[in-house]
This record gives sequence, C-alpha cells and structure tokens, in this order.
Amino acid sequence: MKPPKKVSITDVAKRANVSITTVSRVINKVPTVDKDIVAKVEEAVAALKFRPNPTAQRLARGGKGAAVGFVIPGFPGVFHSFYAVELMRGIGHGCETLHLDLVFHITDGKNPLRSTYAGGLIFADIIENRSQVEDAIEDGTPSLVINHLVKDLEVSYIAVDNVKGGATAAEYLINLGHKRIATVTGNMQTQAGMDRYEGFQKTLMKNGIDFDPEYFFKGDYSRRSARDAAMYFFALDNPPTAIFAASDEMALEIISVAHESGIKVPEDISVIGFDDNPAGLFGAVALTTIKQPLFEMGEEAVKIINSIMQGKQTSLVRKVLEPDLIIRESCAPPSS
Amino acid sequence: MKPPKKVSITDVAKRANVSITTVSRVINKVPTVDKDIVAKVEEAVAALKFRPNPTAQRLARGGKGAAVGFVIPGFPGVFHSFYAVELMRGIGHGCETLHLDLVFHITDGKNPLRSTYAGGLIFADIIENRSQVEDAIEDGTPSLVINHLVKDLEVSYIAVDNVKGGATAAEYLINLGHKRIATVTGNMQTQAGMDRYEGFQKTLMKNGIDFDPEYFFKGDYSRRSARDAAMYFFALDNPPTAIFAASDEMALEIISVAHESGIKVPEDISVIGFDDNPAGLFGAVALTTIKQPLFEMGEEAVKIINSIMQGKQTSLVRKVLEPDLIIRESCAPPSS
DNA sequence: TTGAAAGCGCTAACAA
DNA sequence: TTGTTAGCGCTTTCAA
Repeated sequence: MKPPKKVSITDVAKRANVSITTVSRVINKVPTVDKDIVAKVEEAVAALKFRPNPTAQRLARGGKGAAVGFVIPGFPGVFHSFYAVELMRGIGHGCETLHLDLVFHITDGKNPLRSTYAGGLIFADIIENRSQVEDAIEDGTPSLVINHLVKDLEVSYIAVDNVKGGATAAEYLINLGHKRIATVTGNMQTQAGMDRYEGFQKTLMKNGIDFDPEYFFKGDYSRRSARDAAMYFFALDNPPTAIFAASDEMALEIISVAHESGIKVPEDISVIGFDDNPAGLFGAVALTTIKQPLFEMGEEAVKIINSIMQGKQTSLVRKVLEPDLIIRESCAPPSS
Repeated sequence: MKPPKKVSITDVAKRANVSITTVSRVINKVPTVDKDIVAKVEEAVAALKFRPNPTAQRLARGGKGAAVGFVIPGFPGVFHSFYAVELMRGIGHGCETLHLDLVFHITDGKNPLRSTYAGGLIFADIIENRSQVEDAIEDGTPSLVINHLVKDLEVSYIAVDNVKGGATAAEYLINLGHKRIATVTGNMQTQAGMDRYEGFQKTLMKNGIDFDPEYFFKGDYSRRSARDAAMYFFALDNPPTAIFAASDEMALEIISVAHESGIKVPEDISVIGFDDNPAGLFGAVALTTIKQPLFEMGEEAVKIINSIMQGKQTSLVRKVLEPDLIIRESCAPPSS
C-alpha cells in the first residue's frame, strides 16, 4: 500500500519542459499542438503516471457535478424487487453510455440528501421522501421521478400507465369468462401499487362485478405476501377462479403454492402478473403478464435527465408509457 | 424549471457584510464565530439559498473524492442475484452510516474506470476486470475486493471461505448417507463459483466418492440454469439422491422443478443451497443451506475502505469469514 | 503553436 | 474573533 501519489499537471509540465497549458491541451486532445510536443508530454504523462484530477477539472470547467444521482427509498423490499434491479440496470447502462457517473442514494427520506456530486437526480418512485424532491426542485437541481405521477410539483416524470395496466389485466380475465377474480396488491404506499389496484377494481365494477373484500389481499410485492395471499385465497369456501398479482414475482409465488397444493394452473386457477419478469418465462407454466419496460424506462430516464442537465431540455418532460398485455399460458377460461 | 442558480460564497459574504472566510467558518460550523455574525450569515445563506459547491470544497480541502466507489461487473446475471443485491444493501447501509457517498460503476471491465469521485473502491468480485484493480492499486486508490482472494496483488479483500462452504455442504450430505450426490455450480468465471465446487468435489473424493461427470452440471447462479440442471438430473437413469446448488436461488428452482415433476423434497431428493436467502425460508419446504453473511460483508467492506481512506488503516486487510451450515428441511437421508 | 495569467468556489494558514 | 492571502489542480481567454 503506497501512499497516494500526487502528480499534478505541473510535474508533467516540468518534465516535458512545456507550460501547464500545453499539458492541459494534450490531455484534452486539442488539435493545435505540435506533434513532437504531444509526444514529449505523453511520455511525461506515462512516466509520471499522471491522472488529471477530476475534481479540479470540474471546478475549472465551472460545472456542478456531472453525476446522476439515483435516489432509492430504503424501504424494506424495494431493493429486492425485480423493479429496482431492472431500473438500476437501465440507469446504469444509460449512464455508462453517456459517460455519466452514477451516485446512489439509498434513503429513508429523512436526511436532506446532500446532492454532493449529482448534477441531476432520478427518483425511483417516491415513498415518504417527497420532501427530497421538493428540495431538489427548490435548489434548481434537475430532477425526474420514475413511476410516480407528481402533477402538483414542477418535476419531470416518466412512468407506466399503471391504472391502465390494472384495467387491462381485469379486462382480459373478464373476457376469459371469469367472475370470481381476486387480487393481491403491491405495496399500497407506492402510487404504482395504488394505480394498478384502482384500474383493476374499477374495471371489475364497470363490468358488473362488485367489490368483494374476500377477494382482496393487500400485498407488498414480496413473495412472502403472495404466499400468504395464495394460502388465504385457496382456503376460501368459494375460491376465486383467477388472480391478478401486482408483480410477477408474486404471481410466480402463487403458482408455486398452487403446485404444492395440487391446484392446476391455468386449469383450476388463472394467474396474471405484472412486470414481464423473464423468470415468468421458464417455469412450469409460462406466466401471462402485463409488460412494463423497466430497463428502458431507466435508460430513458438517464437520457432525459442528461438533456435537462445540459440545458437542452428546458421544459418539463412527462412521459407515460403504455403497458402491454403479454399472453402466455397461465390464464384460461374458468372450468367451474 | 428555473435555471440552476449560481450563488457563491462571495454573494453570501457581501450580503452579510463579512469576509468569505467567515462565511466558510459558519457553514463549516467553526465554533469561534460570534453569535450575531453567525446569525447574519445564516440569514444570508437562507435568503440566497446558498449551497456550498462540493467540488470546490473538495479541491480546496486537497482531497480526492470522499465517495466510495462500488464496482460491479456488468456481467449477465450479476445484477439479478441475491448476492449483488445483498452486497449493495450492506454497502449502501454502511455508507449511509458513515456519511459517505456511494458511486456505482457498472463495468464490463474494458473501460479504465475513471475513479472520478471515489476516494476508495470496493470491487464486488472480479470478473474480467482484474486490470481495473491493478490500475487502482497503481494510482494509490484504496481498494478492497469482495469474495475474491487476490493474493498476488497488493489489495485488501474480504471474503467468505467458499472452499469450506462447498466442503461443508458435501460433508453434510455424505453424513446423511448420500452416495449419489450431484451439483450445479455457480458461474465458473467467479472465484466463488470455482471454490465452492472445489471444496465440494474434493470432499466427495476424500470420502471415496469419485467424480462422476453425470452428476456435474455447470450453472451460472441463474434460476434458468438450475432448471436445466434439474431436468437433466431427474431424467438420468440413475438420478442423484442429493443436489448441492451453489446458490439458494438455484436450489429453490430445483425444488420447484421437483414439485412440478412429482418428486418429493426431501424424501426423494435432498437439496442444499448456498447463501441463506430468506426466500428459502418460506417455501413449501424450508431450504437447508450454507449461510454467507453478504449484508454484513458489504457493511464491513465500507468500514474497512473508510479506515484505509482515512489513513487509519495502513496495512492490507484480508478477512475470510466462515460460512455456516443452516439445517432446515430440504435434506434427509436417502430413501433408496 | 505556445505560454502567462486569471480565475472556478472554497479552505486554511497567518495576521491583525 | 475576523480578515488577508495564498493556494487546491485544472481550464481558458488573451497575447505573443
């Protein structure tokens, strides 16, 4: 463990017998530098193992941090979901493509979230951390919220139409002929969870199926909650013939419980999920689901925040993507 | 969307009629400032909505970034694993506790990984990105590798004894009376994957069970590969009576396939995993596994890197944690 | 094509 | 207790 070195541009300049300005030019690939000098400087850079100090560069360039901050509510489960992971992948990929640094903020919503490096902030949904969004807007930090339609704040967002997603699921099940349709919801502290449920329930009612508390189970996106829901539903005197789960992971868990209980999917019960998690593809029965382009949403979020940060985008961008129904094998007309 | 402001310390100083030094003192909470002045300055700070420019602060403080960089190989699957997510949680938590920023680097190992902000780097294993570790050491950036024993480099590491973990699994199965023991490995590009397999295989041989290629399936930690493995094993003329999966997710998937195929766990087949993923707890049969303290490892990694960054720790830290056998319900003596 | 010099916004001796 | 004055390491006019 050697002590961190401190080779500065000055050292390079000295060794190459040029001014620091010239060294700066070389490392920034300014074309108007003499070949020989470039060579000399590069030699010096290599010999001294010089690495420009990014902090100084940024200061000199007059910039705030160029990093993108990704704010994740440190809520139990958030991290364990396909949702967060896909978003991360998309955002990570987007940042790499645009050569942006990515700073993570796992927050409980309390701390003011000093945006030390971030020149822009992406919020992965808002759960109890609305004030952080307000703060960001307040001090002019470009911000964008994912999957949460914040209409009363001056902030950009990109989201999937969760209401429509829930409605689509309900419609599909109804069209298949189901009457006894149950649902296990997502975390109701998230707007997505609420919206999916809302779209689902309203569509049911619109089609003459009244709300039946027996067929409602409040989940939280976790497999655990889905298992509880499945056990509960299956034990009902008059069990549902179809279940809408607000996430694929939950749907998958329900199918597992069904298998364990000797209940056949989709013959005995139809199950539809939400996400289009590839895990749903290769199980015993391929999962029918509502597709949500998470990875793309993350990537897109980075592009948007970047163009705002660069001043190319000066108005709010509010994008709502359409979810798609992906029909596979886990749903069928009711047999009973 | 207001254009980002540019209130500097000078503006505050002017408004408060003091020198910028005094302002600096106030924002840094230096105690030797007069009450009244503090009040005046704070008033100005609030009125102007002044936020110190962290880039300038860092430059002036002569420091590199104080952030911790977390380098994740952008390998397919890495992100989808319980492994990465737990590590992230641990690291995220550690950073929050120590008030350190967390910068993510999702890398393919090619790019030189400009450690723009990071004052220290934590590598989540090494897959094709050894050169990045070498670079970091080269330029004196404190570094630590997780779950990869890099003995030929001047770098700290913290890891679980994967060889021992594999051995423990094998021993347990052997003691239960199994002879036909199969394994589906983890990603063999990771040292952890190799080590678990090595410990497992050697223990088998030490106990008089020769290597049987039929009982070996090369996986990659993914559910998908585990499913393939399970189908393959179950279709064998002489199927194994026990399977060691290099991750819980894989073990869980094997159990699912078994259920779907009418094979009972643990009566017909024993399955042991690796990780201690809570998902293993609430399935139809609770998963027996080898516990690996991922979250804690991540937290500890942050503590270590921090003390190196602060110069408190000047020698290499190399910590190897012991994995634990967690006996639950998925393993039993062979019936046949 | 090159260099001198003035900052970028802030901290930290050193004085006062 | 407060202010003056150098920098931190680099970029960027502006001249030469």
